[in-house]
Amino acid sequence: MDLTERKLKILHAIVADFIHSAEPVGSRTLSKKYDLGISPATIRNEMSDLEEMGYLTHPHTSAGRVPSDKAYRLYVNDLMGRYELPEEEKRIISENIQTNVMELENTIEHVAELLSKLTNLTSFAITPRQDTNKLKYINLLPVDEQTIVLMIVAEDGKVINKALRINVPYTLENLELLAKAMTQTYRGRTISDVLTLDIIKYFETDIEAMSRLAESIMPNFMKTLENMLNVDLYMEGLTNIFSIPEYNDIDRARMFLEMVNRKKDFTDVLVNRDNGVIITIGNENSNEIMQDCSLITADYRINGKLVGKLGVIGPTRMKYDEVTSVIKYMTDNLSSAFQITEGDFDDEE
Amino acid sequence: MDLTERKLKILHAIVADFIHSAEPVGSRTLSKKYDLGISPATIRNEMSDLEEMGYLTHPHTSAGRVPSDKAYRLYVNDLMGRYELPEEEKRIISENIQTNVMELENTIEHVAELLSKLTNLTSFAITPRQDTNKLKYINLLPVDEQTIVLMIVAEDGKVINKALRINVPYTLENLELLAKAMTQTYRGRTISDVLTLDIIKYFETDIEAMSRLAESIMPNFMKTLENMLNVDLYMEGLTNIFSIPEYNDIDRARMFLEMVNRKKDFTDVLVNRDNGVIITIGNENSNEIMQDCSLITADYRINGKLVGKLGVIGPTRMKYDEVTSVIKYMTDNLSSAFQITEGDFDDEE
DNA sequence: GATTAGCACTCGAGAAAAGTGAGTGCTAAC
DNA sequence: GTTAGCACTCACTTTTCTCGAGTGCTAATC
Repeated sequence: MDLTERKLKILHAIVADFIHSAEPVGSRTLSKKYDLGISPATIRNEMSDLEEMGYLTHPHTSAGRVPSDKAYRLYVNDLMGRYELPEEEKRIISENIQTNVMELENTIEHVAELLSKLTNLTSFAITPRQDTNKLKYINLLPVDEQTIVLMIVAEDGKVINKALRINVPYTLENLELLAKAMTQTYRGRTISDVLTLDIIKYFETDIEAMSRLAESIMPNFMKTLENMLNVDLYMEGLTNIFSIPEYNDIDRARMFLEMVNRKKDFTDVLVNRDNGVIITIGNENSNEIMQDCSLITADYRINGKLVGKLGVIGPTRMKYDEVTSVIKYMTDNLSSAFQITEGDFDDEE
Repeated sequence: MDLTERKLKILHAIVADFIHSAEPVGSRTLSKKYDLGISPATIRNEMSDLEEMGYLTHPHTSAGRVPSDKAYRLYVNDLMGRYELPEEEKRIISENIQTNVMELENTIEHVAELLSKLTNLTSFAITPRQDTNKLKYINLLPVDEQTIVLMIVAEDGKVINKALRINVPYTLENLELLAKAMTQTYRGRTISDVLTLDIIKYFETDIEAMSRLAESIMPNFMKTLENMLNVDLYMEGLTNIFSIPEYNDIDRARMFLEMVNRKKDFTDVLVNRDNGVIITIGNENSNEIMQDCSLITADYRINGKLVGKLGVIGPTRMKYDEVTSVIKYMTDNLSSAFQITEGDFDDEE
């Protein structure tokens, strides 16, 4: 059977209507609301065909039709038009990004928050994997007799610091010496590279005090490096799920919240997505418990270098056109806001 | 009317039973389950008195009795016994704290997570206010032409860093000079103190490049200081709320989640609580939307210096004895794990 | 041959009715 | 003061009924 022009028109109308109303769409409603030029009976016949072809389903005999994931896919690929963001929203987004442009980390949080507000969905942002990020310097700062701060700076400007409790006495001199030695040894190496080294052996020195200090610090250094590899996840608008009719059921709401709160799993899913604007719909998600959700993500870059991903998660019935436009506008804006006038950095990723 | 020994006994039984079952307690159940030596009819009379006195309520005529907040307060103050934690739980807590003792920040997150697991409630941890924390040094690190890292270290070892985008060219030398100057100027002053200064004026120098660099950095410096004043909030076990019968209602669950997700408000409530083990029950909470929740918090200290608070939030029907014991055990353990052998730091609070 | 009007049929949702049972409050006896 | 007895209450559950949106089929129409 073929997807005739008319079938596409009907399907489009059904998807659009259902996205808007969350109610199964019947033939009469359709013929009244949309100017299709055919009677309900004809629509019924076409609907029956569309169902056979897998684009529609039927909650029960006497209910209207509901789009399947396959229909959403068709809608997203071929049917939905380009949605032009209202100027007002564009303004809000640009302003938000501009006023925060000086601090990368905070900007991302703000943008995620804004995204959830504009879409009424749960939004998130992640930082990229740090595997290939290289160490730039390592610093050890005294705080008190038993506490020092370990600080690691990576080439891309990422800084991590940890207050460490150490159980050996130290001198300022030793601390500086050790930091210098560490910087010398690790500068320019990637984090994952450093993690494969037998770090503890590495720092045996003749000076007893130094070697004990190193012994005390190295395990934490490694732990901190491991932490650095983890991507950060910001999530906003969790409770938006409650305003979606599909989730007006305690068990579904619970499942959803438990899913996104399993941060490790959820982050994995996000990290492994391709770059660009990616839409996965319902059963296209490999993760089983996500199969009645759709996920839209996009990456943003500074001078071609991936710095993060931004996205939303919600029911498969989602305003794909609007949401995609918002995300796209945001990531484009982010990318250009952080653009360096003269691009002279090496592409990576 | 007086709270006779018998009334107390009955009230105790009702509270204990209701905490366990979440069902209104009837006179017959009570006389069967607990060896009170009196008949249901007598219990009914006593219950009637207790209701008149404000310790019990009645969802409707033909339902059993439910403890009021006043009853919980009496229970917590006078009736509930000391709950001895099972050795197994003690072991888990100590081990968890011991293995993470080297990194303060992570430890707190772990502990909060453990707390939510052990109590099946929503748990949280906050860091203390930083008003009186003093600056120790300020560092400016180059990353690339348009990015530097601003790093602020406080006397207590708290470190904050921000990657900043600056729009003026800089030299390594200027950066170092500026950092030194800033350190010199601000070292030893409290954060709130520094924030009252007219910082931007402060750094006018003759050298054009320096003054432009300072101009570019100072607003961010102030913003970062402001951020430093904010207490950090970790929350765990949000979805535990779904396994509590009281919240088996989409609207109540929603209200709860929206409340704790309003991080700013929630943090304020926590910050303003007294130190020590504090239990507030239902309407004792000044915050209106918390009035059907109970909140238990405790602080923990290192050498007498407050470093944070730990707590749980849940329905007023809560195992006060168990939860209190767990929190107490955790904060005691935290405090002693971080104890310095020789206490030689000034008390601060 | 495609389209459409007509009509019987389906089935979930919501309202109304009936039944159930835990629990109360009162009274009178112990 | 305590308790047995009993009528009464009222949320909750189950059952029954009604309603209406929607379908699928058939026969008439364009």
